[in-house]
Amino acid sequence: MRGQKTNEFKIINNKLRYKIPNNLNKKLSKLIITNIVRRGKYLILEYEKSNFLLIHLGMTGFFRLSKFAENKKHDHLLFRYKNFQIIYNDIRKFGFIKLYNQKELNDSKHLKEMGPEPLTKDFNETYFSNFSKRNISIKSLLMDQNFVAGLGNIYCSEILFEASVNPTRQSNSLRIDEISKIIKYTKKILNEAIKLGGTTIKNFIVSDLKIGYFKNQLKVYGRENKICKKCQKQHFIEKIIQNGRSTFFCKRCQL
DNA sequence: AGGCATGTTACAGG
DNA sequence: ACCTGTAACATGCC
Repeated sequence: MRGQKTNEFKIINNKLRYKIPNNLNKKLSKLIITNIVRRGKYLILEYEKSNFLLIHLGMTGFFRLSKFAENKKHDHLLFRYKNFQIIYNDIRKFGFIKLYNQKELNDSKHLKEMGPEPLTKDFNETYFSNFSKRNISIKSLLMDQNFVAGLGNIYCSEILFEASVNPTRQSNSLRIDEISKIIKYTKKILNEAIKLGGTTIKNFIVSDLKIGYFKNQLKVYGRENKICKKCQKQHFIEKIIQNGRSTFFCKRCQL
């Protein structure tokens, strides 16, 4: 899409978390996409003349490439280019697509307070210690996009398992060596997962697309009542609910 | 068969 | 101001 002009935006179903703006054609169809960037879990398409599409995939949003004009169940928006089309599909409608100019984008509630990217030097021990003095569990802290950008439910369980930190620990009770390990394994797990194309839990969602093979590397997520891969045969993985989200961990390995 | 869980976020209310 | 629970939705699994 980068460097190309979208010939037409066809809104198939505007109902997402927020309505898809109905002036996409008027505002963008003459303009070239100059750049495409990611920030946290957001995708940003940059157009000429200070126009930006801020996109979030929610739980089940995805894009597919199609050579033909086709219309499948849960399709929402079609970007038509000269020789192909890109279609946004979202089963649960938790994703969204918003149109902003530069200032609106930077001031938006979505990006304004967002924490550092986990794979940069900004996510370090000093930063962590200063911002973890809160009365919430370490699992909730890692999930907070304003603390660190981009971590989701699956990776938070995986990170704390590798770091040997109990997900129910209060974030303000962590020792520096524990903080160091959490940071180290955040970077390690993310890098590994990216290499393998991410994690696909329910592949029916993307049945005609490539799935994320990090699923095969998961050490705790989804392994309730199974034998812990670290302490081997001695303890079973437990599942608990924290802030409405499932967490998996080993009581023996994670203190 | 129906209740519950699923990769997220925003907001109401304590 | 901080924290938790819940709703938004469609689908698949016990």
